[in-house]
Formats: sequence, C-alpha cells, structure tokens
Amino acid sequence: MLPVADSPPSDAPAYLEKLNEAQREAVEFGADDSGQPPGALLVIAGAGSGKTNTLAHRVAHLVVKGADPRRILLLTFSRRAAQEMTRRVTRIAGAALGARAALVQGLTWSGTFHGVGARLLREYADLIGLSPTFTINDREDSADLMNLIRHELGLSAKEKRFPSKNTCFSIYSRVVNTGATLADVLDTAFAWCREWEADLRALFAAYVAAKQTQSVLDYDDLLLYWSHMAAEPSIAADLSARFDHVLVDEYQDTNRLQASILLGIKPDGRGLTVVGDDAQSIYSFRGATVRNILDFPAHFNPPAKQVTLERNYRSTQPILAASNAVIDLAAERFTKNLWTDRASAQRPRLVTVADEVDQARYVVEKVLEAREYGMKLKSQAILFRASHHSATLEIELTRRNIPFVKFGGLKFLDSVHVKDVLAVLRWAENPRDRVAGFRVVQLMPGIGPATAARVLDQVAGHAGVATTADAEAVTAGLHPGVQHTAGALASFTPPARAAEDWQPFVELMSRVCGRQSAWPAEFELIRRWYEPHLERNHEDASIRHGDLLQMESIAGTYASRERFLTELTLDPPDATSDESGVPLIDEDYLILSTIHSAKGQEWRNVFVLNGVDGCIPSDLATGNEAELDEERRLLYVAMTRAKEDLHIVVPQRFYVHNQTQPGDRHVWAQRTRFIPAHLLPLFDAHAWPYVPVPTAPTAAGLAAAAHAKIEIAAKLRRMWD
DNA sequence: TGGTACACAATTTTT
DNA sequence: TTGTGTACCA
Repeated sequence: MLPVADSPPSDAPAYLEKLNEAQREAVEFGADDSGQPPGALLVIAGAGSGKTNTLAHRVAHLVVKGADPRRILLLTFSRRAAQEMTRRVTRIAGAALGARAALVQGLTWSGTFHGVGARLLREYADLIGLSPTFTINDREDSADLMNLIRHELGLSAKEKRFPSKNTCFSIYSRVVNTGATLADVLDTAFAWCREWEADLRALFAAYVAAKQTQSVLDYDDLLLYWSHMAAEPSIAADLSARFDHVLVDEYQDTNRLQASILLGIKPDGRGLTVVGDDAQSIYSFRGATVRNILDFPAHFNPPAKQVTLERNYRSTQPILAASNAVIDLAAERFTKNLWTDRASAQRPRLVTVADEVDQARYVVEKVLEAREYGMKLKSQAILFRASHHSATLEIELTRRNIPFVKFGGLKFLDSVHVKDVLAVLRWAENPRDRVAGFRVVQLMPGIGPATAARVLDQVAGHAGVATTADAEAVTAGLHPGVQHTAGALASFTPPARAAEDWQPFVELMSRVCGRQSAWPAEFELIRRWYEPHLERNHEDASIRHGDLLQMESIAGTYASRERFLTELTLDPPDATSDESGVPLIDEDYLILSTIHSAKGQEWRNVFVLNGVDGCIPSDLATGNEAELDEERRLLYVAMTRAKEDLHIVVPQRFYVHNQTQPGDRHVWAQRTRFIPAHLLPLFDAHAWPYVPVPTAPTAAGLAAAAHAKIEIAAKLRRMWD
C-alpha cells in the first residue's frame, strides 16, 4: 500500500480516505489494536448519508484490525440487505487485506434476525427442549393453525362472531413482539375484540401448546425462543462469548423482543454497534418501536457513543429541502437536518392529474421521456403505499410492452399449487406438522377434513410410540418419528373414493420420508405425483406447472431440504413481474415497489403514486397521532429515495368500485395533508396534461358534475356535524 | 365428502 | 368487492 502524502491524519489506511469525518469516526470508534471490544456505539444515519457504506467499512476495518470474521454477528433488516452488506465488506476488506483477503469469507453470521435466530435455535435445540428438525410456519400457515385451534375450542360457533383467524393471529403476534399484555394490546389496537379477552387467552394458550407438540415455530418464535435463550445465563454467556462484535442495521425498525436479544447477548454494550434513523421508522405495525433507538445510549454505563451522519450524498438540494420540510411537521422529531452540496434547479414535481388512468399515462410518458435521455428503466422507480395502488399502472405498462418487476404485495409462495408442494416437503421433514399434513392428505379426491383428521391421528399415534425403528433412525442420522409416517399411512384404510390414489401416495411418502432419493431429486418425485391433482383442480394447470418447474430449478441451488424450506419461508422470492419468471439480470426493466419494500434503495428518477389523503396517509391509519406520524415518515422515506428527479402524482378523482351498475360515481380526492399549502413553494406544482383538450360536455360529464356538487354540499354540511 | 347458497365483515405495509 | 364461515343437500 502506498503511503498517503497529504491528507491530514497521515496514518489513515487508503480505504478510509473517501469517508467524511463523521463516517470515519463511526468506522474507527474503538477499533484499535488492543483486541478489546469497544463500548456500545449508536450511529444515527440520515437518509442517503452512506449508512450501508459506513457499516460495511466498520466491519471491514474491524477485520483489518484483527477481528475474526467468524466471530462477527451482522444483523440486517432483510436478506437482500444482508447480501449487499456482505458483498461490500468483501470488496472493501478484500482490497485492504491483500493476500489475506480470503479471510472475509468467514463472515458467515450475517443475516436477518429471523434467519440467524433459526440457525442458532437448531444449534441449541437439544439444550432448550426443541426438536432440531422443527419446521417454520409462515404467516399463512400460522393463521391456519390458529384457525384449527379456534374450531377445536368451539370458538367459531359462538353466537356473536369471533374475530377471524387473521385478526387472532395479529393480536397474538403483537402481544409477543411488543411485550405488552393482552389487555393493553386489545385496548390500544383491537378495541372491537375487547369482549373476547378470556377466549383469546385460551386460544393463544392452546395455540402455543399445539406448536410445541407439532415441533413447528412461527416467525415470532424465532425471536421469542432466542430472547429466552439470551435471558438464560448459561446460554447467554455462551452466545456472548462466541461473538466479539454484534452490528445491527436499521435499528429503528426493531421491536422490544429484538432489543432484549441484543441486551441479553451484550449486556454491557461492549462490541455492540447499532445503526438507524428514527425519521425512517415505518414498521410499527410489526411491533417496531422508535424507543429502541432513542433509549439506546442510556442503556449503558458509560452511555453509548453517538455519531450522527448528516451529509446526504444521494439527493439534490431541492429534493432534500422538500423532504426535510415534510418530516419537520412531525409532532415528535429528534434528530439532525440533512444537507447536501448537490445543487439543482429542478424542484420536486407535484403533479395534478384527472384520475388514476391519467396518472398511469403521466408516469409512462415521463418514464419513456427519461429513457430517451439515456436513463435506464432500472434507474427509475414507481413507489406506492399499498400494493394494489399500482393496478392501473400495471395494465398500462403491459399494454405498452414496458417490462417491469414489482416488489412487495402478492408473493409467489401464496399461490395454492406452490403451497401444496411445499406442504408435502414440510410434512416429510416434520411429520408432526398438522397444518402441512392436513393440507396434503386433502389433495386427494374423496378425502376431506374429517378423514384427514383421522389420518393425522393415526400418524401421530405411530410417532408417539418409541420402537426399535427409532434407534435405527438415530443411528442412521434421522430424527425419530420420521420413519413412522409411511408405515402409518400404509396401514390406513382410505375411503373407497380415494382408494385408487392412496397407494401412489403411500409410496411417495415412504420414499420421501425415508430419504430414498437425494435432494433435490425428491422434489421432482413430488412434482410428478402432484401433477394429476394439479390438472384436476385447476383450469390453468399449464401455467402453474411452469411455476413448479421453476421452483424445481431453484430447489437445486439449496444444499438440503431443510435449508430449502427454512430459507424459502424466511426469505420468499419477493418480486413478481408481468412475465412468468424474473427477467434476466442484464435486461432493462422498470421497478414498481411498495414504499416499505423500497427501504434502503435509491433511484435517479422516482414517482410516488396517489399523493392523496386516503392513500398517504392510508384511510386505515388516521386513528391517532402516532399512526399519522408513521404515515408521514413513509412519505419521507419515499421522497428521499430520489437522486435527481421526484414526481408526486395527485389524481383528483377516484372511481368508486363497488357500485352495482357500471356508472360514473367517484370521490374527489385531496392532496395529502403532509404537503400543506405553505410547503407548496418547495415544489414545482402543476397540472398534467399541460394543455387540456376542450371537449363539449357529455351527458355523463354533466351527471358527474352534478354528483360532484352533491358531494361538496354534503361535505360542507358534515363540517358541523 | 363436496357442492351450492347465503350472510356478513373487512379492507395496508412484512420477517 | 372479496374473503370467510355456516347451513344444507345430494
């Protein structure tokens, strides 16, 4: 490495040269050659302030200074972020380490809280009374299990309707993640379920018991078990000792449970670094609390060192000014003012269009215009509050043959056929998983809930009895119980209608459970078995068949069935596109994304759809000041994704969808309340199209106008209600 | 079991 | 509108 001649701290390694002063402080804090882990560090990193880069540099710097990468725990918000982080660390440290670059390959403890939790739980399973072959239920599966219990307890047959499975699960999850009492959660977030408190408590108790007998964990359990492990002194000491450094990204979006895990592992804060921005906290619906980041410094004695990154490298000054002004109106505000030296004459645009159809046209026109000037589709993104807000735009894009990929919203894994095949795998992996078994068995015609329950009871009965086969299974490296499934199924007498399908099914299960085929060959086995059922049950079997083939090839990229199941559940493929399959890497395509999924990303040209009250903020989230502020932060996050150009589109009319006859009923929308009149000078506000084409009033138009009058009149009257 | 008819409630964001 | 649950019948 060449000596650096003229930059002030002359001993600085070259890879730190490009960082600004605050970033360097964050990177170098406590990283000396003593080998002692430094005290707690909090980095408040504003939008676009080079947060990921700084964190990656810190990790790389620690390694350069002698930290063992295998003993670094790096927790990120999404797996996508984890991969990005690992990639950058490898690059930075690789360049700095020269010949020792291979060292950074050891950075294996990098992932989401849930992903790392799953790995640790499997390692410590025996210590905490958990079966190491536990399977993980995704949200849907968890709700299904909740539903099963709900029926068993007779709660579904109440005179007054009991909360739905999804509501029940949401309540349960919130209690777990916030650490609040059931009564508190009901009072604050689910007031309409207040009267069911006792029943809900019983339901949750039974739900927990069911998960334990079936060896299944839900998402929350991954954190819950982990936090209990971290609270157990002997295990906590072990956990603490195996990681010298723990670094956490997006700390503003962690919940109480996650904070308790960190404090359990690093009670004195030594070696602990957290990074985040309270202005970008947008996951409170999942139990995340800004208090984690605000209270972090005071948790420790001496208090955590705090570094603030205020220089924004992403956006132009006008975009930043508008974003700052929006977040400034928040009721509570704690930190920093971002600044930049990227001047531009172009203010963010606030564009009024007639309706959603025009909104789509505007976006398409501007996107293509930008591409004419050489801006790739990939450098442009369309952001929206709720997944379905992009429906009209998607139609327009498809019509005009513009390729796009959509992040957020409906998942590949939510489709029936994919879930069916996964259920077979899950059941083979864990025969006690009733939700999976229940689903699989009912695929065969002639078997419904009643028969399915009998089948599962028989399987459970077999698995419960220890036999010599268990011992053999253990020596063969299999988990006891797995062997019995096939035997139990073989001895079951199916109803006459299912007789024909039964034998092939038993054969399949015995091969898959007995691991007679290697992974991923067994996936193909299952797919072939499933095909006739697919064709019988679905009109569009050929499309779904294609999905399964695609999944089969993905399956081959995982080392084992267990890894495939775990990682697919924790990190489902999150993009859908208009074509089947994700576009090729080198193809150019437009990005559509919910604002939530856009976190941490940036594009040169950004469009925010439906900048309208009722969409941002969502109608459903205007209940209290805290919810409203979160919606405001959401708009802030969306705006700060833009590097050069930002368009907020405001359609004036929304057609009302649920009218009986095709008609012209609509509501008039108002510009989002987060951009009040006195902020307008920060925007380039105009209507589109610039030159409206005059047309003679049509009968429908007149009717609409008349209707509008009525709407406004009604609104004025309601002011005094 | 599996189909149909009907009632009624909720409606977002994601690991 | 869509999703979910229930009742009833073949």
